[in-house]
Amino acid sequence: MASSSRRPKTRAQPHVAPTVDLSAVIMAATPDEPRVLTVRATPQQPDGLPSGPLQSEHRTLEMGLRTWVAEQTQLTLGYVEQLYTFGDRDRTEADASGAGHALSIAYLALVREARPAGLAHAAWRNWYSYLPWEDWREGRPKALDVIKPRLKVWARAGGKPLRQLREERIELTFGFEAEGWSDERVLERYELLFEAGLVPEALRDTQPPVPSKVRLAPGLPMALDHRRILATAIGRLRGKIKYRPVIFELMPASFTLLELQKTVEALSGVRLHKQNFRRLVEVQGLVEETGEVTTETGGRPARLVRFRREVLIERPAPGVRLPRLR
Amino acid sequence: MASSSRRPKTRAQPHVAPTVDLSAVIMAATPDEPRVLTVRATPQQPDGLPSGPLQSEHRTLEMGLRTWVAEQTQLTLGYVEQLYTFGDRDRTEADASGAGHALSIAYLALVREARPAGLAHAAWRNWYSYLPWEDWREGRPKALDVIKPRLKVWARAGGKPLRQLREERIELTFGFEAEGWSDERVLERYELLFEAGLVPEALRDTQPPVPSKVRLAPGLPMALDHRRILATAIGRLRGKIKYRPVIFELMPASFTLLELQKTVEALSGVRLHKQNFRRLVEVQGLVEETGEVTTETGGRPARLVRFRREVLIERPAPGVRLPRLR
DNA sequence: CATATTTATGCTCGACTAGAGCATTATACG
DNA sequence: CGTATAATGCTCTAGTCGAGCATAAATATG
Repeated sequence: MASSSRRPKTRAQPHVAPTVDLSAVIMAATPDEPRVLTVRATPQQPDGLPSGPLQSEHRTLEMGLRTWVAEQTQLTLGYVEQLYTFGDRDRTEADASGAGHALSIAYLALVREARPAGLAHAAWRNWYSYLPWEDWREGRPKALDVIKPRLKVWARAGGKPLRQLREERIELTFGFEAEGWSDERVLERYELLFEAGLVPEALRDTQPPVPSKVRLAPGLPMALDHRRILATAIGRLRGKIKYRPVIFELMPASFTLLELQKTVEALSGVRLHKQNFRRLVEVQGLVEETGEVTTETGGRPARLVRFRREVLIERPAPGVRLPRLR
Repeated sequence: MASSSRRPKTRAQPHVAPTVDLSAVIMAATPDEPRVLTVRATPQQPDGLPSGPLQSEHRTLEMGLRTWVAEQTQLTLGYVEQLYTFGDRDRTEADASGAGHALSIAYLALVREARPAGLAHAAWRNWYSYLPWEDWREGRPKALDVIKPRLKVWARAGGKPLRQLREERIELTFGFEAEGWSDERVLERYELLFEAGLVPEALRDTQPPVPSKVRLAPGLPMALDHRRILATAIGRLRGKIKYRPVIFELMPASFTLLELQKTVEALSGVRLHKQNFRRLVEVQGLVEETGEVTTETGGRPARLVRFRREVLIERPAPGVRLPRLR
């Protein structure tokens, strides 16, 4: 934006140029595991997301991202969508000094190949190693047994009005009592834990340094604010699979209905009713027969199906709906 | 992002610092008109959105935005949400030169006061003066009579495969044939018109300069890529009112159910079934009685209601659902 | 003042959707 | 051949959604 007269003042004020990074949450999935591609500088450092500075030879932001990812991970991205721009001046240790802003424009990318990312410093990780409370496939995650009492303590720490606000927010995001679990509120949950000081990222710059590890929520930390970005991406993807057939960006060319269901379950973190899931997929016309079957599944052979690209034109909002959890 | 070892190369490459602007789509609404706050440098220039450069004294992006808006429009923003970051190097005339990137981080803000924005250079405008094809409240907008044949011509201009792709995309976004109108695809429609060369913004830098005005779609242009940003904001808001009670950010403290309905219609651009709308609002518990009635509506006096803030805690996804249009 | 007009509001009916579970079929394996 | 494991077909029920009829309570009008 190079215009002028609309802003009479401050044009000439001290203005440290911000640095702009492009970062990518690259996701893949098997029927069992939702994965994210992480990179690590040294074995001691926490995992991070592939990222790199925006450069003037990048024609578009998205192309800059693709360039960086190709260089760092040898991956050619398919589906890419912008997530959010993070840029609070105090978002990292280094920037609290008051230098310029460090912006990070985060993208969500979906890929099919889940091969072990040949490079030594890059690896596919299960989402839930970073956010273990998000996986309800085996029932209520145990991480919540730790989180719940600590959130209660945090809520009680304030005065009455603050306390009630906090309790309502806890109920709204984690649904411990009546509410029930809402699979999409991933970011809200992470931010609540952050504010409550239950993730190490929140304590990095505090004085005195890091209290005992016992007080933290389970789950691996990530570099900078990358765990927040990951939470943003998971929430977005969980929402999106319900009204757009993005799930197929993660599936192989042909698959069984159970594989599709398991993959959806892995992403959304909840279990689904098998027959109803099939009915939904069939009536929506999301898939078509390949004519082949596979016996590798155990019991009765399963038909192999493929995604029907035509639904993109036929239906305004095809996607895989999910049930509520209580 | 100030990390290091994850990106071995290109750290020292030519790297013109990008400029970062914060821009705001500030919306208000009456039961009849959805409005956006625009600013104009000179009477000759097209309308633009309030915006200003990110500065190092801004602690967070959102606070920077609020500061700029307060300065340019005297408004104190309430609800604010980040929309998208625009930043293709060729997004404006000035930047095509290959200087640095001009990023624009766009925000959506909702305000109640729709007073005439005291300042001479700022004004509230009806959304649909910029995007007239988005208003279906009085039936199919006439703008489409112009747009449809021109899009057909554009589709036919390519070879067979390209042509089919274009026709499918037209159908998907505008739903001329079977599909029907989808109120949320505002951005997709604008971008299609842009690609088809039907909006003047698309022709600004072309050689030879601007062909006859007769070839364009109706609707006022805006500065830079601001009409694209507006389209993004409208699409986002139309989606959001369906699952979050953001509509109340635009309503006065108390209102009648018909006023609420009319406002939703103004935003979504479609007409709703009165009795069903009321049923929905009632069963969702979105409002409560104030005890007062108003006779200003014409016929039988209407109850005045107010928003019930409690629903934010009670219901996971309250919002105003809309019907399909065929 | 009676009547038309306008808006608010209550209620019902039918089509469709979603959640749950029973029943049957087709393989592999011992 | 019986059993385990999936895949698949089908039904029942409650709830939601779209549409429209009917009634109530004001104002406008002749």
